[in-house]
Amino acid sequence: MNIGEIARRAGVSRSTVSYALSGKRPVSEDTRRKIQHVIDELGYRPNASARALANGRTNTIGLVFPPAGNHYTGMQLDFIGSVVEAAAAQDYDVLLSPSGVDSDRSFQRMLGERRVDGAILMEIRLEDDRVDHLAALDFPSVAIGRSAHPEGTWWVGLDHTALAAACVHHLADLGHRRVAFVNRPEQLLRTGYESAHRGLDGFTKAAAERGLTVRTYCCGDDAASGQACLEQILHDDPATTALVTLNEAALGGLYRGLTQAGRHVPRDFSVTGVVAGRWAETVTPQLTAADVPAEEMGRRAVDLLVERLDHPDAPPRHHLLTPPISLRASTGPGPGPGLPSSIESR
Amino acid sequence: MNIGEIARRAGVSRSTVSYALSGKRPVSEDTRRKIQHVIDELGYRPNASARALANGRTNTIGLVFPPAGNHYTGMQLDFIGSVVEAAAAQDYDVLLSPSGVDSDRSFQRMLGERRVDGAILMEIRLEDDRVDHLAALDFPSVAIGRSAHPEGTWWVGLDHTALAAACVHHLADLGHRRVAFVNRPEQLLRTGYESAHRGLDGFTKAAAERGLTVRTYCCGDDAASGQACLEQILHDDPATTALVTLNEAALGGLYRGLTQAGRHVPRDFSVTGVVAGRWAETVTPQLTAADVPAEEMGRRAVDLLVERLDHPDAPPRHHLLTPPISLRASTGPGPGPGLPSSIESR
DNA sequence: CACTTCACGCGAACCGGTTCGATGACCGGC
DNA sequence: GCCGGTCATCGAACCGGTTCGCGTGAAGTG
Repeated sequence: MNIGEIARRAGVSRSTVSYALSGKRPVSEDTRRKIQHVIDELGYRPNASARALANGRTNTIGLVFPPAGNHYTGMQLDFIGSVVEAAAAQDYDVLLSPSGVDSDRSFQRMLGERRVDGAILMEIRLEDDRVDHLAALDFPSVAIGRSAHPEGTWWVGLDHTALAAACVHHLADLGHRRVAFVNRPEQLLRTGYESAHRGLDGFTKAAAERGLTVRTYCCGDDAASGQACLEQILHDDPATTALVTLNEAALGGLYRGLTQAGRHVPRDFSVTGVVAGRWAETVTPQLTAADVPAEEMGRRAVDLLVERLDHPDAPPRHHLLTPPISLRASTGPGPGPGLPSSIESR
Repeated sequence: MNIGEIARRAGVSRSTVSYALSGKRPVSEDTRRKIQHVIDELGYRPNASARALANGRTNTIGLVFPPAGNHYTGMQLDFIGSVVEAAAAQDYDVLLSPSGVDSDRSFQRMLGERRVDGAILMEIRLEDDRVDHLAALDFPSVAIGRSAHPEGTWWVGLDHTALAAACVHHLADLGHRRVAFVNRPEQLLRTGYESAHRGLDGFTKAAAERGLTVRTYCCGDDAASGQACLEQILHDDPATTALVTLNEAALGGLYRGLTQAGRHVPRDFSVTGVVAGRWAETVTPQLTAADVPAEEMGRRAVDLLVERLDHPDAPPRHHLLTPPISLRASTGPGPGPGLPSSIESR
C-alpha cells in the first residue's frame, strides 16, 4: 500500500500519482479521477517518514517543557492544550519533549535527529541555554517567555514585572502597608526562571515606590507548601494584611492557612497575584488577579512559529502581553489610606 | 552532515558507520574509534526520518486525547505528564493528537501516515470507534480506560463502579441517607464516557443496596457550573446531607455553593468522590476521596505499550486499579445511623 | 606451502516518497 | 505538410539511513 502500488493499479507512473496528490504539476482530469478512485478504494495515505525524508519537512513542531519533577501546574496544562489545538488547526503535529536544558537526551533527539521543523519553548529562564543553543543553530523556534536578552529572537511573553507591580499598586491603593510576596519554589528562582525573577522584581520595585513594608517568600508548588508558607508569613510578621502570589498551585494552601489562622478573606486579609483565570475562579472567595491568558499565548506562539517556518527570512517578532487585573472577591480595604512613602519608609 | 559525510571523513564505507553505530555486526575497535571521533567532532546524529523509513520504526508513540473543547481537567494533565516521562525513560517520543473520534484528521495523520509505532488512548467511551478501529487494524495501542467490551484488548483502567460504590458505602456508614451524585457534563455522559457511566452505575447500585435516597446531576467542568449545580441540589432537596462527585473541575464551585448556603463541611454536609490526589488536597477542607493514581496509570500504559511493541504476539494484558479512599477532612457523621434498607426504602 | 577459516569491511539494493529533465502526442499556424 | 509549442506523463535520481551478500587479507592448520 505505497505510492508504487497506487500507480500500478491506476496504470500510471509513481511521479504522476505524486503530482496528482500535491498538485505541483498539472494532471489531466481523467487520470486524476482514476488515481483518486484507487486511493479511496485502498485508503492510501502517504508515509510521513518517506515524505519528510524527501522534502525535508516533518510537519511537526516540538513543544519543549521541563520535566514534571513533582508536579505540573495548571498553567502548563493550558499552554500545552492550546498549543496542540492551534497546531492541529494548521495541520501540524506536536511532539512533546520534557527537557529543561539543551543537553537533555530528549532535546537532542528532537533537534539533532530532525524530528521537528521548529520548536516552542516553555518555562524560559533568564539565561536559558536552550534559547541560546537554538539561536546559535538558527533553528526556528518561539519561546513562551522572555529571556534576559530577547532581542533578535521570537517570543510571546507576559510582562511579569508590570503585572506584579499592578498587584502591588492595587493593594497599596486599598490601604495595605505590610504585604508578603509568595513566589514559585526557590529552586526555580535560583535557576533563573523568568516569571519568578521578573515578578519578584516588579513587586519589590513597586513596593519600594509605594513605601510598603514587604517580605518575600518562595513556596513549593503544592497546597501543603502554601499552607506552611502562610504560617511562616504570619509568624514573621503578624501585622501582614495582604499577599501577592505567582504560585497558583499553592493558592489553595494559602487560603487554608488563612482560614486556620482565623483571617477572613477579604475582610482581614487580601490576596491577589498572577494566575490562570480558571484557577482564580476555583477558589473561594474568587481571586482578584491578573489572569494569565494561556490559551491566547499558546495560539500566538504557534502562529509565530508557523509564520517563521513559512518565511525563513522574516524579521523576529514577539508579543508582550499585559492582561488587566480582574476584580473578583479576594481583596478589600487595608488598615488605612496610603501615606506618602517618604514618611512610611523611614 | 549525513552518514556519507561521516564515512568519507573516517575513510570507511557508509555501511561500516551504520554497523559501528548499531552494533549489529562486529566492527574492529580501531575503526570504531576513528568513526566515533569523527562523529563527536561533527556532532552528528542520524536523521530520524531516514531511519524510520529504512527500518519501519519511528520510536514515537501517539497520545490521543479529545480536544479541549473548553477545558482540560487536571487529571488529563497528570496523564499527559506521566506518559511523556515514562516514554522518555524508554527512549520514545510522544506525539499528541487531539482526537475524539477515529475520523479526526489528526488521528488519521498519526496512524495512516505511520507517524507513530503505537498509540495510547485517553478518555475512553463505552462504545469507542477509536478503540474498535485500532483493534480492527491490529494497530498496537493501549487504552487508558476500559470500553464496554475490553476482552482481547490492552488497557489500564480504574474500577469506577467500585470506586463510586465505595464512596456511597463510606457515606452510608456515616449515617447519610440523602445523597447527591455530581457527574461530568451531560454531553460526556450522553456520548458514553466510561468514567461517567460506570461511576453513575456504581453509585446508583450501591445507593439502592443501602436504601439511600439519591438524586444524580450532570455538571459542567468548571467552578461556576459546580456552584450552580450545588444550588440546584439544595433546591431540589434541602435535606441532602452529602454528595459524591467525579468532577474535580467543579469541586471548587461545589464548595463555594455550600459555603454560600451556610452549610459547613464536614459538620453539616459531607463531600467525597473520585479525583486526583493533588486536587483533593488543594481544597479546604481537604477532600476525602478515592485518589486517581494518574501517574501510575500513565506509566503502566506506556510499559504495556512498549511490551506490546517489543513482542507483537504477546497476549493482551491489562491493569484494573481500585485505589482506596483516602480519609481526609470533608466527610463526617450524617443525621443518624443507617437503618435496614428494607425500612428506609419504602 | 597450499588450504581452510574467520573477522572485517565494501558495494549495492531497498525503504517510500519528491522532483527534474526528457519524451511523445496533439494542436494550430503558415 | 512541416514546424513550434503545449500539455500530460514517464523514468531516473535523490533524500539518508539499514541490511544483505560477497570479497579480501590475515591468521590458523596439516
